[in-house]
Amino acid sequence: MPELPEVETVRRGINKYVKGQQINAVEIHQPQLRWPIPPLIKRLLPGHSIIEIKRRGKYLLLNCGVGTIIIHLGMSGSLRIQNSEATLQKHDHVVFRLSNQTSLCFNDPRRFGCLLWEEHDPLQHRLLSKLGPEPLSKAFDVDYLFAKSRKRQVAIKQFIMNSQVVVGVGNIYACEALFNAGIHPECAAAKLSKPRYQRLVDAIKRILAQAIKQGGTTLRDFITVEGKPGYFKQQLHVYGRGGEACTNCKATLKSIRLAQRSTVYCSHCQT
DNA sequence: ACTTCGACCTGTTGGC
DNA sequence: TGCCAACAGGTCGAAG
Repeated sequence: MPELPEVETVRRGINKYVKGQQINAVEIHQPQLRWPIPPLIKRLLPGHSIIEIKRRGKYLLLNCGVGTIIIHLGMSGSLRIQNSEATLQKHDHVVFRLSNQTSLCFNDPRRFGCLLWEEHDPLQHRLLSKLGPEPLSKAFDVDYLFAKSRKRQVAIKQFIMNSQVVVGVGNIYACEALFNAGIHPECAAAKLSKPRYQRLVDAIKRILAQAIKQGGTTLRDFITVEGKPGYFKQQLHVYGRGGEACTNCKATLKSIRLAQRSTVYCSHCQT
């Protein structure tokens, strides 16, 4: 389901419902996600409250005082708030019963997501400790990205999708940012000049910020925390438009596979 | 240290 | 209509 804007939208969405709520019970219906869900949360969490929800990259961090629930939504995960009386849905793997008569449901058909538990600083967790900077932070700038790219022969698209380089840039926004910056997705990271990296950094920041502002509405099966379809078609210039006309020059957009991911670009505008 | 590739899953779509 | 292959928002970890 998510790229960073969608995860941030989920964070804001559930925050208003669960912040300050006490957890009455935890149900684990399917523990086999990307990593097994630690069973100890069933006895540890009841009686504690969700103090606040933060985000690091595409990870959601639910601070419960005694520790932190770390959630990654993978490709198909979602979080949903519903009345505690309402029936569960297929693939509702974990359900948090809250004190205000609602339930927080973690649903993930493909089970590429995960739900972990960290008693200490979640940022020191092995999955989070090596993450690159947040794309919308000051730390993510042209000097950083240019320096990081030297001697890297990988395609620029793979480079910016690497979470150790920068977090939160998924397949869709990588394609869009490269189009926006006029950079060919297969260009080796080390070969790009500093001015071109400036354009790329600007494009990534602009596109992600705009998507967050619009409520993370890029994805086909994105649903809001209220469980409603949240799909409002947003202007994507290249992703999903292979074979169609470039919005800039009218040339036919090319569709290739790069590192097993569908990649669309304009061979005229992106060099 | 960098790069490639397989693996983890279910659901949807499109061709025949 | 059914069947089957291809593909889908991610990313870790093994192997080269």
